[in-house]
Amino acid sequence: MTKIFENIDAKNKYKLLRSFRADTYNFKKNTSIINTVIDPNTICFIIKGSVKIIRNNENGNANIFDKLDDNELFGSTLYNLNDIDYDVITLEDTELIITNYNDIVKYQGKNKLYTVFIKNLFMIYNDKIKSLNERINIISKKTIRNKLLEFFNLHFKKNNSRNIYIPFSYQSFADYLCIDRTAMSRELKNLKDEGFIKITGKRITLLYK
Amino acid sequence: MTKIFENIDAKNKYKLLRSFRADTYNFKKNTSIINTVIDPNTICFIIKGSVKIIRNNENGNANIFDKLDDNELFGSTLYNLNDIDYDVITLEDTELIITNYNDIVKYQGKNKLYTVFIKNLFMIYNDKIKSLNERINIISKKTIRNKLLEFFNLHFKKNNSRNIYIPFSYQSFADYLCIDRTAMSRELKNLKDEGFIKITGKRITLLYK
DNA sequence: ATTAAAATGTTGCAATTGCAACAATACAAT
DNA sequence: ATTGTATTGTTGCAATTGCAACATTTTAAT
Repeated sequence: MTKIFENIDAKNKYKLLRSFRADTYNFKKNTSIINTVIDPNTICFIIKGSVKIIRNNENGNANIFDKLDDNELFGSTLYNLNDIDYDVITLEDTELIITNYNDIVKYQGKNKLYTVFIKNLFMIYNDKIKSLNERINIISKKTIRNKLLEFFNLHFKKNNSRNIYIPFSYQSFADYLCIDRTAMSRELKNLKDEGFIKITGKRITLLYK
Repeated sequence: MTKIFENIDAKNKYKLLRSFRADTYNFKKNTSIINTVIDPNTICFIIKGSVKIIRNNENGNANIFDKLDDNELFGSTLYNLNDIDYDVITLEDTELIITNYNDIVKYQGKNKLYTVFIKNLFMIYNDKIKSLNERINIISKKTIRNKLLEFFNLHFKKNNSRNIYIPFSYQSFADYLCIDRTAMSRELKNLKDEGFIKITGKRITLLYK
């Protein structure tokens, strides 16, 4: 995945960010910052620390949707934060630089540095669109088994590995696939009993093909 | 929805496109152009004419996924064209200008015109991400009824209208919702019989709330 | 080490769904 | 107007699923 400051050194990073009329914010650990970042034109760069994007699913459970570290960026649109049941919480003391599209695009000191930055930003958008399309391809399958197999196949194609580590919890995984956790659990057991996969905690090993 | 040449007049449009080291292509009506546009870095601007993006669903039916007119743009990533069962077909004699990210981003004549163009491009990406998130929100609902109601509610919020015109066919609509067409038909009938909606051909009228 | 809390696993059951097979209707071409 | 084709509607049925209720295991806290 492209990082926003890829090929940009620290000195230039701050030079760029300063020029965008951006503001610096500091938050303590475990603070909800959704209200600061919800504006649809906002883009937030994580300078120090990390945040998690969580979502309350229909059962009312707060599930981790994503975890973002320093040098990563997020925005309302990228993570659908306008949706009522999302929240953004700092995982540690965190420093953000917050700006918006207009200020980034209007930046006048056009140079190599800026070009690299804009290119990285496009690539991040591209990656996001790709991953959303990917998820749609998975959840568009009609049965739980086919959703799982589509997920496995995609993982295999991308990582060339038969070992899949479930990030976060099985509940979050089920939410990603838009299915009931216990029904997924049942189907994983079926796949295991039929010899297609092996399950060791949060590692699933593909035994087929 | 943002158009790529919004706030850019025709003269400047061509000036911009020429400067991106872009090539012009002409296609006859009803030509498959997927092979010309499939490269993931490609961006295609429709100068004249129109194209449809189609997708062969699991039943083997080719469904219209989207229809794009002149002054619109598309690209492999934006429409997931790498996926094996997509195709792009011209609906009339069509002229395209095809370029790629690198050439757009590296463009050196930085000026107001270019700024507007880049801003429009970002907005289109933003719109795309929004609409993908929207679709995921809809298809993540667990029952056909809830998918339909979520779609209706979103439509109502966005258009402030109780009349919904189904674009393309009911089959395409079912594909968008990732459900079986006949099961959807049954559920629409239920909603009708229970007095929630009225159906007149491809117009659905919301009677609730 | 003990206890509490959170996460994961299991299972019966009713509701929902996909699928197949077919009927009815709308649309297009001559 | 007639014929053929594509789209939409209907329905029975078996398979799948969500849900609830509960058991077991893992993790975290003291």
